Amino acid sequence: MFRDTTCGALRASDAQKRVTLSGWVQKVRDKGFMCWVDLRDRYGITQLIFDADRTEASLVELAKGLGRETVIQISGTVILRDSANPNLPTGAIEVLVDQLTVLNNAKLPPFTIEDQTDGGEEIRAKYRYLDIRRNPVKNNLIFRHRVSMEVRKYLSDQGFIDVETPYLIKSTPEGARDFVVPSRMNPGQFYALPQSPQTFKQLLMVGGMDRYYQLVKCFRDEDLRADRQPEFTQIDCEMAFVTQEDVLNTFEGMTKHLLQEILGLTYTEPFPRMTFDQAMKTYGNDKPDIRFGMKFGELNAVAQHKDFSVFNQAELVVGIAVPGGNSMTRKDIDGWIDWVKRPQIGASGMVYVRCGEDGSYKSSVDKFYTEQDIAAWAEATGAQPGDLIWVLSGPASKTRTQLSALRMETAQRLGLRKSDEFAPLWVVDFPLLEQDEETGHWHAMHHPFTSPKPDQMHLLESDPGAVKANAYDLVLNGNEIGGGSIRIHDKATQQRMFQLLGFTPEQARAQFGFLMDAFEYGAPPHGGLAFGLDRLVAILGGQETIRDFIAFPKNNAGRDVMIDAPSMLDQAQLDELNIALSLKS
RNA sequence: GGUUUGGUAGUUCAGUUGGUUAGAAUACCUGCCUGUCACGCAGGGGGUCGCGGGUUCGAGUCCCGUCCAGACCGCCA
Repeated sequence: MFRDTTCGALRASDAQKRVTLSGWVQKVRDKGFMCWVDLRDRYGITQLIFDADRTEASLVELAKGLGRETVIQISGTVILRDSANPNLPTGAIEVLVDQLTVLNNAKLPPFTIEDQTDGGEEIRAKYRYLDIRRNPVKNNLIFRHRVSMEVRKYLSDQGFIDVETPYLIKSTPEGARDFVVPSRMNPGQFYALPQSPQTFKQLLMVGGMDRYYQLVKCFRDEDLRADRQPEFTQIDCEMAFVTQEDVLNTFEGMTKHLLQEILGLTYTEPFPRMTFDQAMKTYGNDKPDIRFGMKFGELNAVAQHKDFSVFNQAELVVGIAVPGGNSMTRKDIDGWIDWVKRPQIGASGMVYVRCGEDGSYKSSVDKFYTEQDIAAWAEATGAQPGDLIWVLSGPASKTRTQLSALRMETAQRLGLRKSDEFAPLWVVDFPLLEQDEETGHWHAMHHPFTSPKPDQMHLLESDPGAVKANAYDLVLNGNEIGGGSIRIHDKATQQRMFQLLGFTPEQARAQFGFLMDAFEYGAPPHGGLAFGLDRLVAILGGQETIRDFIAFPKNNAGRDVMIDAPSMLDQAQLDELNIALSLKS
């Protein structure tokens, strides 16, 4: 028997018990006359004591020589400490050891395995299995487990059935790039890994499963970000015989359940809702963070038709009020102006207005505007005395995007994005289609299976850009944590959709014939939603980086630096797969 | 594909205008220490300054190239 209790379990009430523990040596504190060893496992730390008076001399020597991360097993007696440590759950006791076995030696780890480690990102990624021993990473994985379990519990209680869908499927041209897998038995042919189980979950609805869910890996071969991995986990759900309202209510319920069970936060009010158009107009963003205000104020009516030609020529003049921003120095303001002029943001300049505590206004464009003019800007942006107003101008869509980035960065630096505050928001009525600026081609904003609003079907061919979809996103603190739609469930509409997206009937048939066939055999109206589990867990955990909640994540270039993947195949493997490489270098 | 920041001891970093033998903290090793728990004290070992080339009397420092890593833009139905 390796152990009869864990390193996090023992309390003062266990005094005088005989115990056996196994774990890792966290630290040895050799005080000469006695020596303490912190023994660590997943459950906590227990202090072991080796005492010149009470412990066999050879055992004391053995303990003093233990290196960090050595795996040991000990037996001994639980005793009360002379000086307790209130910072440790097991701080009232220690174990007076009489048997010690080294189960496995350990090399010196490349970084210290402590909550405040000395190791940087890179070295910790390479030795991820050591990083996982640290509390911050370990606790994140346990936190993720709790969220997963609550999701399964809620959905199962609501009648959702967990069905597994295949990972080796067919590549399709829509959406992100596919990861592909060569087929040995079918030379020259490739499977694709699913970007989502979209068509399968719809076929499960045709199959009469009624309510389906799956915590499923999805794969997209696109560049990474702090909140984006090439393989990620979705909480994938689909329901038959539902309206958009039914879907929203079901998953609002799930989100409230998670906030309650995981964070102890009770939300009784319905989540606020906003249309896509409202979100873009008010926040310049389809996933606004509504933990703070700073709403857009459109200033065309009050800022144009004066002598300032930059504004007069702009399609949109728009501003936001920065709470307390008037305390910024000129140097601070110049720093912000440089910030929006960086290529990543791309503004050509920025106008500012200082709102004095006495109700006065001082702007960078004072020679073009009177104080009364400026007062109207303050009115439009909701600026209060002591605030600062930022104003950007230019093409409408681009300018909104820029001001949105500025809004988020400003709020971040002002500490308005509090990690312990949670502001959910439904964004609804997304446009069905988006137009590619260069090619002029239409592509699906959500995916090609999304249903147009029934009353707008007649606009599909004449004014495709105006058609709204029964599509919705759940936004939490400025992050899209879930998205879905009511799907098309009849063949004719699906065919029209493919035609709109530029598919020939033959292409549509070859790519999605199975789905349109299925629609001819009694497909129920259906819809669903998918949450990004990694992102959801990170946000509930109050953090930005999803990597910290994935046991073995990929780095910025899509590499696993621990196992060193991806890697070359040897020639025999390539031959077997009928693959010839043509590398440029 | 682009913008940007970085790469110096096991690790995290400093290193001034190009100028003596490249430093600090921490980790590690040795010794001491009668209640430690970020223990303390004394001593010690530890460096291809990412790699290649160039400028120079002289390069960690300047220039060019390259590799690696982070953040961001494009991209992500």
